Amino acid sequence: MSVTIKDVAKKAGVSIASVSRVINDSKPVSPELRERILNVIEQTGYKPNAMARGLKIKASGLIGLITPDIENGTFAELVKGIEEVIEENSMNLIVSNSKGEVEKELKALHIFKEQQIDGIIFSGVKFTEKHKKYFERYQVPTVVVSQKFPGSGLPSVTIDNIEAAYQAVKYLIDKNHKNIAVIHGPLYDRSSGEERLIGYQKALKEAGISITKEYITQGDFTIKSGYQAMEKIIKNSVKMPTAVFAASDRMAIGALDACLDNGYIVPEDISIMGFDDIELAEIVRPKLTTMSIDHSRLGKKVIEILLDRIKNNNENDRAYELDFHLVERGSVKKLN
Amino acid sequence: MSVTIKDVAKKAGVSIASVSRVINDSKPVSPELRERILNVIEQTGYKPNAMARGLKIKASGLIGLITPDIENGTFAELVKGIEEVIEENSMNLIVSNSKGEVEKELKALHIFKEQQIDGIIFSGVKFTEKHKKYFERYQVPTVVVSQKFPGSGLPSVTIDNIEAAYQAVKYLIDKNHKNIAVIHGPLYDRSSGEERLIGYQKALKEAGISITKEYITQGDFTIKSGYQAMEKIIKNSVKMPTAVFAASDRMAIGALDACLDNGYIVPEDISIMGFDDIELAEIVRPKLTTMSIDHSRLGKKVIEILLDRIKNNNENDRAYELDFHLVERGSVKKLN
DNA sequence: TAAGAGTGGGTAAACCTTTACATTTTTCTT
DNA sequence: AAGAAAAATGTAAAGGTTTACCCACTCTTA
Repeated sequence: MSVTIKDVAKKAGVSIASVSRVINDSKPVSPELRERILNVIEQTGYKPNAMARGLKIKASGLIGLITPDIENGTFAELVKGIEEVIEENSMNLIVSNSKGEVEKELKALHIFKEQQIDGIIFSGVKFTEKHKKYFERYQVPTVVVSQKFPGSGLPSVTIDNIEAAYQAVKYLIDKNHKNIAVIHGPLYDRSSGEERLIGYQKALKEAGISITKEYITQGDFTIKSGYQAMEKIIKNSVKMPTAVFAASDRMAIGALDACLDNGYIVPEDISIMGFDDIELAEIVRPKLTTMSIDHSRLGKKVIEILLDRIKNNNENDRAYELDFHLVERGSVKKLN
Repeated sequence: MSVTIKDVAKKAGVSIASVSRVINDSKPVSPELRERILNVIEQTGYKPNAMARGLKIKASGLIGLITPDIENGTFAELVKGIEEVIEENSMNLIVSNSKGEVEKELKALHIFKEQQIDGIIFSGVKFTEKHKKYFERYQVPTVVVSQKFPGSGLPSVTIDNIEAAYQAVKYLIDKNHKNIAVIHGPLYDRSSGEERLIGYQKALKEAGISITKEYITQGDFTIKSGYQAMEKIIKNSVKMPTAVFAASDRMAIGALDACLDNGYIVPEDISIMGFDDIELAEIVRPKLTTMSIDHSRLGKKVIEILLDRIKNNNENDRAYELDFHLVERGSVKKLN
């Protein structure tokens, strides 16, 4: 059996209140008592029971994170940023991998509620009626990351996806590319997938380049899907594009792979532009030119906003946007 | 304020005991009552408070995972395997990233204790006296993964690192390589890092190849460390090795990178052999020949043993070993 | 038809804390 | 040195569950 506050109190010859006080530094306790108690704690290895504590103070010290893809390379960075802050506040992170399935997401959310999670960091692909109902009903402090869900009333931290994609494609255009394909993500309303496609279209339109249907393909942010999309482009294009903009580095890498496998040399035959700047971007050859996002900073910002909401009850539905920048490596070539 | 079991009971005109019974299916309840209660639950959105429940039944439904490196590519796979099983048992996973720092590990362990974690999956780099004391004192069900800690009394699931490394290097020798360098991991007693180095030495010895000191370098399993180690090999070797065995794919990829940057072509000038078979292994060019470990299965096995221990109180300090196999891709060339 | 078995449902204690409030001890005033 | 104010400590209730135990029925069975 675990040792409880009662055991400590008895052994130290004090009341449980005093023990609680020295544990939490919640009220002054005389030096002698404090020392006596501390000794007993040390000696017995007593650890306060977080469930009992949580039950009483109505806080669990748990933060829940829902992510659609634990292995997408941006996740580790995101968590890093979150963890740093969370740790300073001696809280804990619960991770749930939804794989983009709404049902899994919802299930995780409900378990979170049961576990009395203090706050939620939500990274989903779409926002359904069920989500809406959940957040309205339970009012758990939540902040959305990577994605905005306008109308959800939830604060978010993202980057300006339209602008970032626009700049990426504009960069290709400035390098004299005119036949630019795109591998975009899932197109839910106002999702990052959709927004990045909009940025692509905007850049083309501004440059007076007409849209070529076969140049537009869809993936789901994974390497594999990038590979398949690229193969589709190669197969279906009447005229091979000279550049392709992938809405994620992983898809870009998949596309790169497909090009290589099909005998196209990058960037000589075709230029590839990524998005995210994951660690891998520097490892593949050629190294990936990409739109760089600091996911660790994203995580940090997210958790800061969340904690502000939890601790200071700061209601807030702002959409925070972090900046981004293009990093030139070797996968894009200037045409003349 | 959240709705409690009391509210539900009152609204349904029954006792809280009955509500508890239908929630947990712990005792038969008449169909009429059951339906009435279910309705109220549905209608009010009642969720049982896991802390109160946990306090009473002395179980939190939480599993804690400690990993030294959340972004090492094997982690995501491991978690995948764990999650699947954990979910079926409607438990939850708490993740803590120790970065290989013992202090962080211990801190996480203590927080786990406070949170009344039901079980621990532990992936550390070394096992100190403090670890020992912790596990002896608190007796939290724990299983070690990727690594054995003999003498800890903890069950583990790993692969036979010595044998796997031996086979990897033997493979190189069979390809007529004689000058084989190694990039090994941190050398704590009986760590996977050490064992893989032992396997390397064993293979050389068996083939009657003498050890070349400059060929032996150390990394910490990261890409960067692999890069640096390879640079050291290149700089210090009187005679360039014809092959290098890296004790992790990430280090292998770093080494590959270094070779490329220094004008060596892989595998023409130098062969590289990895270990782990992470997703990346198929992405880099040349694709990595490596010793493949199914980390997802590793995770599954680990959690199964842990749950068996938790639920059936099955004491157990066995060292489980999963198998592995070599996968040939393009980074190793046969010499003649 | 009366006693016993079986079933559905309720009451209240227990799990381990925190904290408002009550009580005791110490310190300060005059 | 007495009395008041301040500080330290203790007592007990509350937080939301689960469950042992008890009670009141309904069915059997002889």
